[in-house]
Amino acid sequence: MQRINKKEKIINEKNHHIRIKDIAEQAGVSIGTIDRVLHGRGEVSEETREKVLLIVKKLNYKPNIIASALATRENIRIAVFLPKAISDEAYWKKPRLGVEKAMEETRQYGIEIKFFQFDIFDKKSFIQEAEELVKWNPQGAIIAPIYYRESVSLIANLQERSIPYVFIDSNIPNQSQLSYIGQDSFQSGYLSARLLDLCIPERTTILIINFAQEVDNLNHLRQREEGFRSYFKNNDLTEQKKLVSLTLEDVEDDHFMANLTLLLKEDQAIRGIFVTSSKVYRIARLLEKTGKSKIRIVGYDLIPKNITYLKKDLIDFLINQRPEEQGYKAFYALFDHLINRKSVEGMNLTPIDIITKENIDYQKSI
Amino acid sequence: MQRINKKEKIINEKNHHIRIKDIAEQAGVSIGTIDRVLHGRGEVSEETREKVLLIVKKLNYKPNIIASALATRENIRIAVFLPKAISDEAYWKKPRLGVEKAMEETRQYGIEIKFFQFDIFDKKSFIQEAEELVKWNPQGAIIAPIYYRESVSLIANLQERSIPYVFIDSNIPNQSQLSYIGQDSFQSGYLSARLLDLCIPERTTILIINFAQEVDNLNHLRQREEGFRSYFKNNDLTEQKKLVSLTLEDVEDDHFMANLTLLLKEDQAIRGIFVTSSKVYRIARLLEKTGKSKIRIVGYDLIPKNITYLKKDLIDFLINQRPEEQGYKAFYALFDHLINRKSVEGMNLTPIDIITKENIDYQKSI
DNA sequence: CACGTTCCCGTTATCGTTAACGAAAGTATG
DNA sequence: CATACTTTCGTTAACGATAACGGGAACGTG
Repeated sequence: MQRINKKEKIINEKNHHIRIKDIAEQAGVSIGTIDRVLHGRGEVSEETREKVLLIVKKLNYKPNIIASALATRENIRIAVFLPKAISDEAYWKKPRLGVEKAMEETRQYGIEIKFFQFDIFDKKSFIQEAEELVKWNPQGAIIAPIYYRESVSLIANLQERSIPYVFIDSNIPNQSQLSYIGQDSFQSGYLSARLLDLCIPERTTILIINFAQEVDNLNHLRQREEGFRSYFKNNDLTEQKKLVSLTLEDVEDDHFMANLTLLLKEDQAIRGIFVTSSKVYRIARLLEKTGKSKIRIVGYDLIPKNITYLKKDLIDFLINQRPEEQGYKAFYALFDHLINRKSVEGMNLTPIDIITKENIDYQKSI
Repeated sequence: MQRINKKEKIINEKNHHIRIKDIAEQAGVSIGTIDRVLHGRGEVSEETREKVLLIVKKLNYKPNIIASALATRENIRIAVFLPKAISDEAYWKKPRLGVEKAMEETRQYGIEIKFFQFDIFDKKSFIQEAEELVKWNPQGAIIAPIYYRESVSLIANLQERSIPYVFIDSNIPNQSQLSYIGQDSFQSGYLSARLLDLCIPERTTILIINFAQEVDNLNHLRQREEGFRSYFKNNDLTEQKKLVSLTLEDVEDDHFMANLTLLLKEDQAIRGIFVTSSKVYRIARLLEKTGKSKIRIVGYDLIPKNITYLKKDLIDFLINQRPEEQGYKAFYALFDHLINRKSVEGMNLTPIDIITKENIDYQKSI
C-alpha cells in the first residue's frame, strides 16, 4: 500500500510561484513596466497601470524579498530614537541591544541603522536629536516618545514625509504609528498587587513607594500604582489590606533612610512593599541593613543591582518588561513593513514576566 | 561645528564585503573552483584546495545567504518528529505551530518540512515513523525523543548519514545533537515549590499529585517532583511543610474523586496542591464542586482547560514551557546551521514562565 | 518642416551564488 | 600510438528583482 501523506507535507512555494516575468507575460507588457507600476517609479499610462494591478491581484503575486534585497543597491535607513543609557547597566541599554541583535540577523538585507540618543533630563537635547533624525531622512524610525509635546512635533514632521515609525516603551494613542511595542503598566501593577496579596497575611499594610524625578516614565509609574490599587478595589480587599503611598525625593539621603526605617519599625503591620520602578534595589539595600524580617518586596526590571538583591532573597518578585525584546520587535515591525511588505500588528503588548530567584537564570534576554 | 557621530552609525556591510569573485581573483582560480572547495562538490586538487581555504580565512569571507538562497535550486528538507496531538487543544499541537510559524517566515529560502507524527501510546508507530523519516532522507531533523531506546537507534541512523538533528522537549545527553531545546524540569518544580511556599502558611501540608500513564513525559514528572521536594530540603523547611505524594491511576474514576475529596476534608492542614502535569484542570474541576476554600494550586501548561480554571481562580499558578517557542527555536537552530552556516547553542533552556490570571492575556505564544 | 520636449515603455546589466556543461590535461589500456 | 577514461578546472546561464539607459511615438513651437 502506497502512503501518500499529502496532508503532512508542506510544499514550499519556491517551486511554483509567480514572478514578475509571469505578470509581464499575462499583461502583455515588459517587466520594466511591472516594476514601474509596483514601485510608482517613472511614468505609466493609467490604462496599463490598471491592467497590471488587476493581474497582480489575480495571480496573487508576492514579491521575492530575497531577490529584491539582492538587487537593491541603496541601503534602507532606519533611525532609532531612544534615551541615552546613563551607565552600562542602565535600562535603556537594553532596547538598543535588541535592535542591534535584529540588525545583526538581517545584515544581508542592507539595512542601515543610526541611533539618535538624547539626554533624558534635557528636553533641549531631545529636540536637537529629533532635528538630526529628520535631517538624516530615514525610511523608518523607532521612537521612544518620552516628552509628549516634543514627540508630537517630531512625528508630525515624519508624517509629512510619510516616514513610518513605531513607538517603543511609551505610547501616544491615536497617532499614525505603525505599531506600539511596550508593556501595559496598569496591568503590571495589577499583577504585582496579586502577588503581594497572595504572599502576605490578611489585615496588614502595604507600602507603595514612588521615586520622584523619574522623568522618563512618569506615566508608567502612575499607571502602575493605579493598577496596583485597582486590584484591591476590584477584589473587595480594601478593608483587609491597607495601602500607603510614599513618594521619596532624594534616595541617597540619610534622612530618607532614617525615616523609612523608623516607619517600618513603628508600623509592624507593614508586610509588603511595592516599588513602582527599577529603583527597588534601594529599598532592598536599606532592608539588608535593618533586617527584612517578613516583608515581601516587588519591583521592576532586571538590572544587575536588582538581580543581586533578588538572589539574596531581599527582593521577592521582579516584573520584567523584556526591554531587549521590545527593541528587537520594533525593528522587525519596520522590517516587515519596509522589506517584507506585510502588515504588522498595531498594538504589541509585551508579556508581563514574573521573575523570582528561582527562574531568573533561565530568563533569556532575547 | 560639524558633528560626525561615526560611533553612532553602524554601517551595514552590504557595501563592502568579500564576494566569491574576490577570492577567486586573489587565489588566481575560477569561481567554480571556489564553489567546489566550499561545498565539497566535484574534484579539486589538494594544492588549490588549501590555497583557497587560506584566502577564504584571510579575507574572512562570509557567504551571502540571500544570494545563495536565490540561486539554490533544490529545496532543503527538514523532518519534524513529534507525537501526534490527540486533540486540537493538546500540548503537542503547540511545538508544531512554532515550527510552522518559523517555516512561514523563511518561506523564500526554499525549505521543505515534513511532519512525522507518532502515536504516543504506541511504540511501534514510533519505530515506523522513524523509518519513514530516514527514508525521506532529510538534511536536518527536529526530534522529540520520547522513547529512549528507540530514539537512540534513530539518531544512530541519522549520525551515519551525517544528518544534523536537534532535540526538543526531552533530552538525551551525550549524543551529537546540534542542540537541545526544552525546559529544566527540576528547576520548574523548584520554582513551583517556592510559589506555594510563599502563598501558604507555616505548618501546613502540600499534596504532590502525579497522574500515571503519562508515558510521554515520565522523566519530566519525576524531575519536577524532585525539584519540588529539593526546595524544601535546601531551605530547611521539611519540618515546617509536610509533603505528601499521590499517584492517581484513572482520573475519570469516581473512586478517585471520592477519595481525594475525603482526604481534603479530613486533613484540614492541606493548603497547597502541586500537580506535576497539565492534568491540573482535573483537580481544579474537582475542587470547583467541593469548594476550594484556601487551597493554592500550581500546575503546568497553558492548555485551554487550565486557562479556564486559572481565570476562575481555581488554579493559582501555571508554569508555561513555551512549547510554541520550542518548535520555533528548533527550526531556527537547523536554519542557522544549514542555511546561515553559523554555530548554534548546544543547550537552549526555555524560560520558566509563571502565569497567573493577571498576566495570562499578555502571554504571546510566539 | 525641423527641432525639442514629454510621455510611455522595452531591453538589459547587475546583485552574489549555484551548478551544469564541457574543455584541457594527464593517465591507463589495448 | 590511438583510444578511452579520469582528474581538474573555467565558463556561463540561471535564480527574481532592480534600475539605468535609451528608443519611439506624440505633441508643441519656431
